Amino acid sequence: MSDLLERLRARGWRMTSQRRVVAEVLAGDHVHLTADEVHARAVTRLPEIARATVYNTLGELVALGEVVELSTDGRAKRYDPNAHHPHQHLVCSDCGIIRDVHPTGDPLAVLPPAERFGFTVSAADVTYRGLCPGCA
Amino acid sequence: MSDLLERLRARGWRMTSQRRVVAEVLAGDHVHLTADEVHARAVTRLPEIARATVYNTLGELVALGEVVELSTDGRAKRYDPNAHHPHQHLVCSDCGIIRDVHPTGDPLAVLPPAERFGFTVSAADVTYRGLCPGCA
DNA sequence: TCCTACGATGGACGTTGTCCAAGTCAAGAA
DNA sequence: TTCTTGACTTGGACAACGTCCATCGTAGGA
Repeated sequence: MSDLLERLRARGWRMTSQRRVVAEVLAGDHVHLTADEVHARAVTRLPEIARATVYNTLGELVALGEVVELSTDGRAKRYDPNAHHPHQHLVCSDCGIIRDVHPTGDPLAVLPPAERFGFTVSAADVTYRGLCPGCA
Repeated sequence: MSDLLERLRARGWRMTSQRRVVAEVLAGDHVHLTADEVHARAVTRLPEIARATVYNTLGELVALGEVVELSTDGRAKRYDPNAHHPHQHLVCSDCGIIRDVHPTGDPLAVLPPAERFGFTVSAADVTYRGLCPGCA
């Protein structure tokens, strides 16, 4: 994750302890935390960090393309640091756990021109739903 | 949409003027209203209808499988009455307009067993994103 | 027509997210 | 090293969306 910090510094980001802690909290695979979860974990490392700072930093990371924002359940948005490897998501309908998955083929290829209504289609977000081994 | 009312009556629903108005407001294709939009339209026909009633009724329609709940933008949930014809959604990244679309093939077929992590996968929700003719 | 259980009401409350004025500090300049 | 400055952080108010609950009203069967 330190390569993330270096990319950010290279883009002219002022490096603060708050931003460093948010980036550290987001490290890892299959990480899909809500903003409040990020804040809760950040507070254990930096007790004074404000909720607004976490929201600001997450928003900036999304704008820079370093983190992907998900809304799989209509509740709080979740933040996925695995932004440099295209993938989709598999969600347990019961417990809500999320896994990154990699379908085969191009998801846009199955949408015929007649079904595009003149749109310039550029991306497809897929949420697979089912029951995880623990809930089945 | 009156067939919807009859299906509901057949399931033992008590038919009230409020529920009838909510069902009427949801009639049509490519309809994807938020709960507050449904309430706003319902109020023009039945001025006393309460917001909580609209939320309750929409929740019941979703539980009965008569309406599909969408959260394409992390803001308010939207309600799609076209629940008996499987489809996906195409969203304009700029103005947010939503169209129902029908991709070819089975969306679950492209997720290999090795990418299922032991889940029992039962559905795939696809959101295609792009620019509509008006915004392009 | 009368009963009564189911549904509607509306206002309080909770969660998630945004905004802003004031204070703080990272990092380049001297 | 110290200074300077503008970007960053803070915390609290506010807004949007949704839920809950005690009370009242009424649909539909007896």
